[in-house]
Amino acid sequence: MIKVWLKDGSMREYEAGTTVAEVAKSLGMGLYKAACAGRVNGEACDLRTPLTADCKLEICTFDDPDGRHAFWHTSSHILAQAVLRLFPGTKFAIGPAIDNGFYYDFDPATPFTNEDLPAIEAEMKKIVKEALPVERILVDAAEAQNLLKDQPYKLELLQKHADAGEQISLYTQGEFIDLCAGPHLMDTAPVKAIKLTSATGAYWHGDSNLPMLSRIYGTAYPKQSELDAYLVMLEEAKKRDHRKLGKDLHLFALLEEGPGFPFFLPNGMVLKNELLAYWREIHRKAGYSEISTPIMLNRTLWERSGHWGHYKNNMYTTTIDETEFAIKPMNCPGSILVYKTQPHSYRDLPLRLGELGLVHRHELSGALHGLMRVRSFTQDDAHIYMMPSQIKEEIIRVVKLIDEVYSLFGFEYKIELSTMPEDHMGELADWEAATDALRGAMDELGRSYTINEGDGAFYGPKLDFHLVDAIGRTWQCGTIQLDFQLPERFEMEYTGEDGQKHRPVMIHRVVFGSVERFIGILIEHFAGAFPAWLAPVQVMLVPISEGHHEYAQQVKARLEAEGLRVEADLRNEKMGYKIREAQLQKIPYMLVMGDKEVADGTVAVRARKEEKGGVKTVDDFISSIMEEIYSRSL
RNA sequence: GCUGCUGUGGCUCAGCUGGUAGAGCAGCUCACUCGUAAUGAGCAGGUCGUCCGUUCGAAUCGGAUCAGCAGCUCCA
Repeated sequence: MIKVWLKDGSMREYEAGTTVAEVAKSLGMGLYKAACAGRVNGEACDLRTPLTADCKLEICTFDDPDGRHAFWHTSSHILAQAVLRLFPGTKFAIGPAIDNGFYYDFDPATPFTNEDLPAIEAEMKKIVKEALPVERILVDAAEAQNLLKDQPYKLELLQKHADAGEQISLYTQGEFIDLCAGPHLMDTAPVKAIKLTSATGAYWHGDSNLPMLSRIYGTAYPKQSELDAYLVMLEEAKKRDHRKLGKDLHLFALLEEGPGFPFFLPNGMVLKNELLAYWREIHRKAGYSEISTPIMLNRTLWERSGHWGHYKNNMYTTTIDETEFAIKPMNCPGSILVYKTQPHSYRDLPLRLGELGLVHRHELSGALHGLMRVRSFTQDDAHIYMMPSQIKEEIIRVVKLIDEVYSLFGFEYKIELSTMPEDHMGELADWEAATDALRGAMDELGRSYTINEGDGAFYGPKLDFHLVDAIGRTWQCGTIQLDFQLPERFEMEYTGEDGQKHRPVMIHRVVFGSVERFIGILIEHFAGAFPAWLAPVQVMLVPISEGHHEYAQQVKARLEAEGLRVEADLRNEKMGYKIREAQLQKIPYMLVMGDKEVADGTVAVRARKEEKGGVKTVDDFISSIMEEIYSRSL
């Protein structure tokens, strides 16, 4: 007998070899039916896994991430089975569960399109109705190769395990068999509500040199109502899409004449300038100086920096008077040239040079996405030059600065540490020291982070800060990159306390990342209803009829004298109409004025936040909104 | 760049199997002078992304190209 401790802290005894599913059954049919996977001593496992020793066991249902994972994994097998039934001879590759559902990659005779999805979905529903038992079989490599002999992609995946002499885990349901480590549901019945969302292309092994497969994405839930709720949530999120709001609110435009080169409209420019003013304020306080360097520099410089060798296919180049030039894809070389305009003492360090630099990168056309992924953008860049002994403290200061900015907007974010890529410059020892410094700073701050092996810049490892957009995609914004290479390449120096020349270390860092991308994220985060300090128009005046226009003009002048962004709607329209329009433009404050207000010298405040509304004197309104703007409250 | 899809007035969209374009909103004009999400009437606005082809005739069919969308790859 073995002892099994359950989630609620209770302990039960079972015979050794009892499976997770059997334990679930002993705890009640309800739990057995809802069970999707198990977790033994914190490790996810299949429902079929036998328990062989004393352990802690959790039964994972759809509400648990591991259970949901198994549920979607089985869903992906149902998808593959349905495709094989409808399109016999289709080769299939891999089909994992992902954050919000699952996908499966196929190699069909003709690529799937969205028109194929309803039929496949209907076939999946049949398979669910058939309630096929899902079974796991363990065989040796030769037998697995025989079972999957018509599936070249599977054979390729299998080879690694075959070479290692491992047993091969296969799952079957009805006539369908797949190479798979699991975990899976006990049968296909629980996958009640299915929605296939899209059919797209995807490279085999994610490698653009390999053939493109046909990928079908989908999601599934135990209940139709849960699926419906998810789809409604997606629809709601779409309304926040910054591309739509950018158009509706006249913030920016992307035109055919400049693919990937955003135009900022007057409203968007107000937003951008407010952000930049805030950025300058906090950077001044944090001890940064601001510089500005040319947008185009000669080839010799880019060769020296290494960009010509490592980044050339992303750079816009041109020849002037027989000299080759490149438009800057990064600001660092310019900043280094500024550093080198005069000799430096250790007393100058750390030297923090900030630059709101416009960079251009020739991204692949298919990668462009609204303001999130563009070909020209403003980096809120800064380069910090310091002694090696100052590294950790500087990194900590930057992390704190980034946290301060993101907190101001109420963002949640994730941190990733990226290590040395294959295409890199410099010595292994330097890379290790730099990576250790980043890790050490994170540990000292007690921040959690994930590691991205081989994803660093070619000149150094980095910490990336990721923000989430309206539909759950994450975008890299802030980054802190440590660099021992460029100071070497540019032979940078400072004079130490000992009177000797020493080489500084540099940090590249951005907080917003790309000002454009950050604005895109802000638009979605606030659904276009910006806090008053950022709102392109802060106050809309709504006189009820023509007789109140003169008063409106007077109020407007008083608000403008305070520096507020005010507009008066003097059109010959009804009040309700003007209110509707101001509402759609998400203007934080409307001041309605009719006979009563004119007589009393007041305004009727209609605020986005109800508690800020009511009839007020103009002075009271001014002091309240000024306080809100000054504190940059949300 | 790759796979699939889309491209009609400023915006949102209609236009079936080919017979030389339609609506609502926005805009302009006029009337109404109005108390918290659309007052009414009238006017104006498009060579249907671009180029080539098929046809007596193309927004509708074919090809190329540009741009966009979803995804892959890449990245701030």
